[in-house]
Amino acid sequence: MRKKQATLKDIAVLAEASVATVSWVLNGNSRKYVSEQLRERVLKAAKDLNYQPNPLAQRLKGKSRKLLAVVVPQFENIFFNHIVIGAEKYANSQGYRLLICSTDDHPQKEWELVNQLIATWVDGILIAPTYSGEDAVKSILGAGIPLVLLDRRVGKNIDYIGMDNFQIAYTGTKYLLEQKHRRIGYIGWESPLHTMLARNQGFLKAVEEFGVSRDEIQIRKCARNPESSYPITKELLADFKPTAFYIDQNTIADGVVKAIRDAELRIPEDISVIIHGEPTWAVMNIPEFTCIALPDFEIGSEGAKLLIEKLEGASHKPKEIYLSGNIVERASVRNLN
Amino acid sequence: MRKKQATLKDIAVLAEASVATVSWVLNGNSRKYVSEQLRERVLKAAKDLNYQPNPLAQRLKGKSRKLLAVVVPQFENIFFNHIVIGAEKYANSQGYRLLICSTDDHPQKEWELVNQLIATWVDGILIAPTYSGEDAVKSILGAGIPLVLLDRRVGKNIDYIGMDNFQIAYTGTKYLLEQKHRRIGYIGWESPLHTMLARNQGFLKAVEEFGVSRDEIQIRKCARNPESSYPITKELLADFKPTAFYIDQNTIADGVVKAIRDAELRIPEDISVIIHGEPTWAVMNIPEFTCIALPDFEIGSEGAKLLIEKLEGASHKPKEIYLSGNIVERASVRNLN
DNA sequence: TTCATTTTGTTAAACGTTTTTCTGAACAAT
DNA sequence: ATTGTTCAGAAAAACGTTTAACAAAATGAA
Repeated sequence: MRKKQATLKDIAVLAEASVATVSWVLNGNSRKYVSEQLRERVLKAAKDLNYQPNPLAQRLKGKSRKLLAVVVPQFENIFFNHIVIGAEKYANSQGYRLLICSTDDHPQKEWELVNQLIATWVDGILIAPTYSGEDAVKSILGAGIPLVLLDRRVGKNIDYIGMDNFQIAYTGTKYLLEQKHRRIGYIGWESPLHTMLARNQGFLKAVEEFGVSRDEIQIRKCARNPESSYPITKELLADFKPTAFYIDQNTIADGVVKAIRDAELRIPEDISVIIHGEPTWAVMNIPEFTCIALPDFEIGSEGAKLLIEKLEGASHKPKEIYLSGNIVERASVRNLN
Repeated sequence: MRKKQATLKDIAVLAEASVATVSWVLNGNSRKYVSEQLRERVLKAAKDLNYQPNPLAQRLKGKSRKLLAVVVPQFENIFFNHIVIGAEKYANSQGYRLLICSTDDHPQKEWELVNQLIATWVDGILIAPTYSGEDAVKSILGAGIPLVLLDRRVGKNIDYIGMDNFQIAYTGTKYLLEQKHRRIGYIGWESPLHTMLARNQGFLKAVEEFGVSRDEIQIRKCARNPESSYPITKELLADFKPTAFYIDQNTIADGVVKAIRDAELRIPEDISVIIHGEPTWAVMNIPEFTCIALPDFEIGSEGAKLLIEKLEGASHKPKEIYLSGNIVERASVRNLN
């Protein structure tokens, strides 16, 4: 059974004061008059009893609990792992705790989770919603809980921190084109998320700008796992024979690489590869992979920052912030010039 | 500002009953008599108002909140990442939420964190303590909060789920020895943790059993990061010229591998490598690495299971459970027979 | 009929806080 | 002497629950 913690009442008895006065003294900030001696007595008693305020009772009376929640689709994915770490670091530095939950990208689980979170009376929520996360978001908003969207935008006029997927894909593709690659295979995650569509469009924009015809490129989609990217890569390799791949997800990159290896092609001599995001093995591979590093930690920390500002400060208009990525040039793209 | 949720009182008004009766009805389990009609009225009103009980008020009255905390040294480390995932999956399946915190292996941060967690009134704590985590653990125990230790044991008679590091290292080393390796370099994390000492001893036990003399092996320790393992590997390579490495941490393995590569040695032709734990790149490398897979997910899920049992069921004697690992034979160890 | 028991429901106290309101002083100004 | 102001502190209500204790019917047994 849980041991009893010292309460205001205990202090009041020990210091021979009323509960109210003890509360006044301990909360300091107020402008109530308390004599020096009594104040000291209370402070001493509180120390002697090792008093810790009960945050539940405080929250019941309307005080903030300094408890935030962050909801992501998966822990395993290094991208979201970094988001969580970024958010945790910043939140902790401000004295907030973080409740971390994963939805497995299941709208149903997301819905249940979010409602439990609302009932848990967290102070604010950071969420990377599923593709049909509108209901969950509405639910949060309906409960009047401050919210910041991470990575995935949903609805209008809601604070959002993400990245400029269009620009990032555009830049990455341009990099490939500048190395004179023309037959490019785009392998991506089949998903209705706007982030994925933006990557597609960024890719197409670059291709178009370089005057490459549509039958010199091929776009293929698969589920977000290596087992799924493997076969379509094999197909593409056999039928289309690209000189380079643009991979739009770190989670499918290993399937692509394995398929290339199994086809006994060398990277980058026979085929070049650039990855949108950085799998953990990017620098362990031979050759090291050229990637587009994403601002994952920043999405987390900036998200937490924005949320805490909302909680503590003057309310501002909803912001939508798009961070950019940058190409980390390594050795998996061959220059055909 | 947070919107008001429907309360028992609201239901009472709507259903024309007293707050107490509403509570009786909604908590069902009790043996109070309530007429069918009134029960229906209450249930309907609750539904109409979309009533959600306020867990803070419930907890204040002594009810469980179904909120657990898990404290790990780092999120980044795949080993702990998997522990967290395992714990989260099990806890969620039982309707519990998980508060996840990282200590960065700093005893000071751990201490503060744990005290905040106690004050937050979580129902139970899963913790992989730092090497000097005794105080933190005592603090939790002192507050009477159910606790399960993960991976790292501290104190006596406390529930613990970890693995048999001795046996695992023994088995892994034996594997090397059976492939006729004799000059073996052991590269490990310099830490006073019992888990690390056990790995050392398991290694030495196997070496001894095979009658290998102490100057045929070398043990080196470093900080838990690749930058630190890199130079000592280089040294060992130059001075000692081992035929195989036993690496006792996934987090230092990449430094070792890089050093081997930079010395222009091939794995496994020139030197063999076995890793205690599985870095994410183990199967992406050429050759794929032979590893000893650790029961990381299981530690998390079994830990959560044990904790929840303690919370809900009859109290049992403290258990200490040691899970075993298993060798995943891949291609980084050469057979010298 | 009378008393005990069962059924149905209400009152009120409690959990640990915060905060409004109230009660007295002490002191000064009229 | 009366009124007003400033200080110092306490009492009490409130947050949303749970639950022990009570009250009043309805039912049954003697």
